[in-house]
Amino acid sequence: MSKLVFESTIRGGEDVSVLKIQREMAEVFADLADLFGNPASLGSIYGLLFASPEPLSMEEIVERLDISTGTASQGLRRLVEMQAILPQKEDGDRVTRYGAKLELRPFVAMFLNQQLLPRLEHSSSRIAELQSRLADLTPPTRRVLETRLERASKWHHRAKTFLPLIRRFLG
Amino acid sequence: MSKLVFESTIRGGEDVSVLKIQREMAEVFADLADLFGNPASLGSIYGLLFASPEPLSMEEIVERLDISTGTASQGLRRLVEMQAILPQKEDGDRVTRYGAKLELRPFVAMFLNQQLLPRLEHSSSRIAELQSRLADLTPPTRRVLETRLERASKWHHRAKTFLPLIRRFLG
DNA sequence: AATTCATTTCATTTTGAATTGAAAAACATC
DNA sequence: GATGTTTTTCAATTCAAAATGAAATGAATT
Repeated sequence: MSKLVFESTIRGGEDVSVLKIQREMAEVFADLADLFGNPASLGSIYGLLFASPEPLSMEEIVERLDISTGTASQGLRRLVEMQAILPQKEDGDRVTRYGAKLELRPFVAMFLNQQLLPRLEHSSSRIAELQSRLADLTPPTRRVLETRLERASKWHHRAKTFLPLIRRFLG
Repeated sequence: MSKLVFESTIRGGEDVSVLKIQREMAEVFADLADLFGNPASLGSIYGLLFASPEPLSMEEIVERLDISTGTASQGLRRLVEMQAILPQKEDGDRVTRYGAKLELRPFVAMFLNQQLLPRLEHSSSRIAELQSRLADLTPPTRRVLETRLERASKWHHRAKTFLPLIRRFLG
């Protein structure tokens, strides 16, 4: 029995159960990434690093997740950009290793600032532009659309004032 | 000049500027739908109805948005399901006509209840399951993963307690 | 400066979600 | 119940986004 534990525990300096957990965390984060409109591979990589006590090299990531070097390279780049992971090159080290930052903030900020806000701004201004064109319309239609566009405009305003709140709460 | 206004105003009982505005509202809502992981066509349809004083038949929707009957049929079904639009069949009427409901709530509720919550629940429980497996691990690794999974678990908890707040604020 | 290994780039391929459209079904009308 | 019309269904297609992997680049080492 202790033999069994031993066998299932050590494998190339790594614990087999840890590898399983890491792969599952990769899946969990892949789902979450997808939920927020990001490629699942981004999530996988982050999840793996999140569940890895030591930082990992790209090669290790590639083999543990069974993804291509291209996907890994681009995914790592984006994660570094969004400050979700930290690249670290020890002095005598040939490779760069990546460690997960453990805060939510990068993700929340990324989602709010890069996805939500710009698109809300955009549709906001399109609606405003449409409102300025209502004057041309015949009265009965005009009145209906005035109230409706006004309503849509208020939604946007509310949503935008709500964003900082989310950031403060989750970030 | 009044001739110009007249010409650009009446066309088959409909105002040409209204059609343009409707098409643009369809685009605006298509973007928003996409943002929340829904097919853009859903948004288009809703946007058109939102900007239409009178309810529209499927046929009218198909031709104004230039989409297929299949897309229209399925999109209408989903919008009715999520209570974003209202089907109405007048007594002497051959076709069903659809009118937009003007509240945000259906969308917010749909997104929160059908997309966010279930997936948060799912990853939550996967993480909980992983936590129960940590006991097998060798101590140093175990301690690290304990704190990290605990952290991920707290994120989920926070996010879940946050949802009702969003609903109340936007819904 | 030549070699080796890590990383990036990017043209191609894969994948999967959304859309199409034709056929079937449902529905209304005579 | 036969006819004409609207709506649904679903196999096939389309298409954009993601993934691949081989070649180019870059960096360290001898």
